[in-house]
Amino acid sequence: MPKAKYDYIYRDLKEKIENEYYTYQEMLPSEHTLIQEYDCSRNTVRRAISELTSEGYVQPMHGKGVRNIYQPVEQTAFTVGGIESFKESAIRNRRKPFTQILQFAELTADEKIEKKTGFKKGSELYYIQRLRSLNGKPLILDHNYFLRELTPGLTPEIAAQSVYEYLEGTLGLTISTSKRTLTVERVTQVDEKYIDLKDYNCMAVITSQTFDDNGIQFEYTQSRHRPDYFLFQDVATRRDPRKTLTLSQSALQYQ
Amino acid sequence: MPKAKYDYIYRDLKEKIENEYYTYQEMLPSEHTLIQEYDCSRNTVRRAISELTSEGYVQPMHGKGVRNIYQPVEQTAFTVGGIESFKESAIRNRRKPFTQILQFAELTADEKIEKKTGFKKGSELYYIQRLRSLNGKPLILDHNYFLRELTPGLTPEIAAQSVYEYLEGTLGLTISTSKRTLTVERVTQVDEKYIDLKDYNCMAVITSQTFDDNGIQFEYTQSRHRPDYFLFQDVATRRDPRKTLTLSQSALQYQ
DNA sequence: GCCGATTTGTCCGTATGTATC
DNA sequence: CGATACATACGGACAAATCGG
Repeated sequence: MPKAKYDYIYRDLKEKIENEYYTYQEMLPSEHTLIQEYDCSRNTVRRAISELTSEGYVQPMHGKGVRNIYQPVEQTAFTVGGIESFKESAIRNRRKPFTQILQFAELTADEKIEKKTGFKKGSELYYIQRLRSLNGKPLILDHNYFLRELTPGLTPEIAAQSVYEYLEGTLGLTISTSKRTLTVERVTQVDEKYIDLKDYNCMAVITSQTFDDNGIQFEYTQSRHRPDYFLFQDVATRRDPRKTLTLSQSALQYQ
Repeated sequence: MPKAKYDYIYRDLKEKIENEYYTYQEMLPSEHTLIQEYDCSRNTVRRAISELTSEGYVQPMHGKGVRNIYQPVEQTAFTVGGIESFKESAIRNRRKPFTQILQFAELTADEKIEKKTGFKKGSELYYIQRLRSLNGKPLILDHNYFLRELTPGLTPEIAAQSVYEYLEGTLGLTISTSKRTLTVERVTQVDEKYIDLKDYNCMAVITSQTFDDNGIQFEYTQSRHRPDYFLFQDVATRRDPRKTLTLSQSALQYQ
């Protein structure tokens, strides 16, 4: 159970929205009402609502109320969410996960790897290559690099189950932030060898750097997805660019 | 200039981070110090930092401080940011934008359009098809649907410049939240006609629903990008799934 | 190992402003 | 105009993690 009050309220409201206790376009109870329901301060309610807003669940309207704008997506493809292990994603997408280890090695980062992964030259790393299947169909090819200093004791057996369970559960590592970039790349021979690509000649590729709660990067991963089973979701909020700072920023814009 | 204090602090710190006034892995000044620098309350500083955190700029560490974890991405591709007009993106990516109108029409949503765009059947819409070029090279094919009720007076001339400038500037519309999904799709004949795709047989496709500050959807857009010039960035933070609520949620998981 | 200083995390109460109705 | 609702900002209290002496 979440120990933070705002986190409890956040999860409770989110669950009510997802399960259509509040319907699309319906107003949530006012802050004042929520304060009484959850017996807490205004700030605490507002914090929960603020997180729901940043995830695109609700839209607060000045002077009016907070509107539910959550619409479930149709689950035909494999959706990518927050920082999730493959196993967690599979469960969320209601599919049966299976992992096949293709490679498991220990290596030391050279300059080429530093440039690619962000790990300093000389870092001791694990390199793992895995084929991920959902409901028996091979869909994703993962190339992982883990910093051995922060993830000691990794084995192929753990890699076949869940690395994140091991890191969080056994090692007590706290996973915090992941920066991801998404591109479309040509298929490689390895892709073609393991994944049935029909006539597609490209893959959806997510590369991610993941940090622990000390801001230290412990993972670099390239995840290559079969394009027709891939769906990535995102919510953006507008920051009016007309309100930029009048500092040195604009000077650097076109350096 | 931003009138909100927290917004000023947020933009100021962000600018200092981007311009490497604070270097990668360096600690930001403590909250206490920032309070004095900006002459404000602790909550105000914390709000600014919280937004930088959610954008992957910094990593707060309990009891230690706040670490800068921002690394600039190499700008070989066209990066997609928050809610931006094409023109804004082009400027941010230091490229010269050009727009060619392929179609401009008014239409009424039928069931097929409702299912696709989320606009109710019977809604009066503008439909615009545009080819977007950067530095003279055609790279993106946009299909826009705008709700006429909220975006009256759109013309091909406006569409050739910046629709967002018109909506925000002339109409006073406030653009709030955009839900986007990213997929990889096969090329269409229209794609091939206008965009030089080499031998790629797919496109990176962003579909987005955009809402105003009343939570009303006024835009649906499908943006088809040439894959080799496409790069999408994202930051995710971990919410430990082990801390889920013990409510009806789990019961619904596998309904 | 302990203790105090520092720093971030959570929570509260209040005041004021602004938009809506 | 007043009542309601969200937005911003302040100040204070206590907890939890970290660090240095």
